[in-house]
Amino acid sequence: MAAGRAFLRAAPSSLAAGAGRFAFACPTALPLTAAAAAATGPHRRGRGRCYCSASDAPPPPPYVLTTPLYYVNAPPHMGSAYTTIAADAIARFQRLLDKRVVFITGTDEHGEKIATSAEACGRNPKDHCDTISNSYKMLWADLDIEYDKFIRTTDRKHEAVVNDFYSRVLDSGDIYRADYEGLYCVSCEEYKDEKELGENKCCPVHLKPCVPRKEDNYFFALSKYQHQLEDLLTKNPNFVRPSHRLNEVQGWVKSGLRDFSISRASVEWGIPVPNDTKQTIYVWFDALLGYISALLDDGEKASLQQAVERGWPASLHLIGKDILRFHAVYWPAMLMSAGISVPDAVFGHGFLTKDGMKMGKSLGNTLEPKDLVNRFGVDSVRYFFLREVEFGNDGDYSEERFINIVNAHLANTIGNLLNRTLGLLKKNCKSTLAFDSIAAADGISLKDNVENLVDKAKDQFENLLLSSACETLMEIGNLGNLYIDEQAPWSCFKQGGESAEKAAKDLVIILETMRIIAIALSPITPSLSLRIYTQLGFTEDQFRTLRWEDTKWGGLKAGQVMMEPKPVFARIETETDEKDQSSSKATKGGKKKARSQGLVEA
RNA sequence: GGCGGCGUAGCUCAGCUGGUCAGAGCGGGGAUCUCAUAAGUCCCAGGUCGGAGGUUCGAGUCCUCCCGCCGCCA
Repeated sequence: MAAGRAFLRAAPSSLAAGAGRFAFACPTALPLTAAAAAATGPHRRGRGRCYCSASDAPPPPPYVLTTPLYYVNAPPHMGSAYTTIAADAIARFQRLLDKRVVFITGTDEHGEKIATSAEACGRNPKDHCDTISNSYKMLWADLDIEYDKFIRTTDRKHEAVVNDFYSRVLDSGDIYRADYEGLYCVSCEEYKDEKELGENKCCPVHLKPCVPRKEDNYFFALSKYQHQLEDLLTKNPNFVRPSHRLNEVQGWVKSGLRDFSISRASVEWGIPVPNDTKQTIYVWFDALLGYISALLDDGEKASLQQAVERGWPASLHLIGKDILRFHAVYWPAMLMSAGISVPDAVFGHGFLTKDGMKMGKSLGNTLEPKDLVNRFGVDSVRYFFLREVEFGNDGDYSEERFINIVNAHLANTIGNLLNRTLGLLKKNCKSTLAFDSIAAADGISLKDNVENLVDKAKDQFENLLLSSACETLMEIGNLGNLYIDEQAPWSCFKQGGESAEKAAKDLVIILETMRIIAIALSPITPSLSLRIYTQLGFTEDQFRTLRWEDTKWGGLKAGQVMMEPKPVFARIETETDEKDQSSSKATKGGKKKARSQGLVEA
């Protein structure tokens, strides 16, 4: 039996997004309002709906979205950051649709490897886990991740759920004990097939020799679920996404399934197997259950049944492609055995490379998400990866491309459009809107075009086409720039009279367009969207209660006073840019040589 | 070795069931407005759509073979 903890943790080099044992994420606070980040979790929402029970109709099922529970053998890397950013964007979009969202992330903290590294640091495992787990939470805060639940596999409630689950599967007759002997990779924490090993029986992942090990373990009878799994995949082809990964999964199932080991006799740092405290439960029957135990509220009775009633099944498990097998094969079979609904879908995204190379510590070319945020700002990081990496495929990061894209889209198209318009409004209208946006846009085709594009973006968001959604929203920005150029309000104001009145209307039209972009883009760039909204004269509270339906044309009313025009997104400058500027006339880009600039505050 | 998939402008890629499909974004070159974050707008890429055959009135778009990548499995 191979596959085990190692998988979740493996994900060696390249930014295996989501790698690690499973990777899960942590909480965060909206950078926007640090204060809000409460102990419970980052997601702070504006006032809003109340799903009180009392009344008639039962509340609609929540939209439960998960990232993997990240393995705490190492601090978060770009891969886990990518998974979590994408999940956050999806969660934010669903909230805009007024869905009750439960965005789950967390950390997977058991296993031999954790105990060993803790010992190496002279600390007990729990302290070690606390530190690493917290580093995830810190990063999520930096990345504007607003999760609802952060589950740690060392949480008491989680252990209770794991025990209940184990008992159910045992009652189903799907757990048996057997001897297992084979070559074991300590780093992966799993047995390996000799066939997959390299020279000197080295593990292909860690390149370290595997050692012979024999122990009796408990096994899960995965093989019994072959037909049910085939059925699931056939009847619900959307269970695995993107679609090309479905073929892979179907192949795995059709080629036959082997039972897998769910316990370890030699590992102490873990949840004891019920009725056999000499063994601990191995990752699959531990960490995967975090998706369910996370649903429990703090302080409430911790049981599997209770947790399931809190909103299971999950609507979407977002993971890196490296752990697809465990989520699309093992996990549903386990749930079937326990008599629990399977999730609606599993989405396996691709890996990230840097300058075309796999990333890895050994190569010394890792991308540190925290560094990126410090240098370029959170909106840039979120936007770049969600826009430039077709969701589901592998993607590449290069600093030059990052700067080009972010500058062209967020600074030149979006930021500058707002800034130039507010500048004109200030100079000619005392920063005050003279018309309602609906009246101003009467008979203007731009309004219809914007509405159509917003609908298109919504559709793309719903289908997890995040990159396409970004592209569509940028089209709106392009239309705005084109419109203002064609109307040339700066000239009309100089003419005065009716021309000036028309110009005043045009500014309202552009600003309303900006308002709509801000809302629709908020799942991707929440901080930037807030800055835009604030400049349009709204409060943060107003921003927080926005729904997708607020993208409907007409939000800006006559009399609304705009803030002082100030760039909402600073271009990322490079050394070359500066030389160009100081010398003769500058060209558009110039070769960049990295170097960032301070962020713009709201 | 078996089974996906891929190979389209410098880069990243769209192109569903064959006939404006030769495109977009970024970069690059040129022009232009001047309100703006030296931003905006407009024009420009003559790319044999990996190669060779074939089907068809007509093929990036279907078939065969070859070359080169990548994934899963063995």
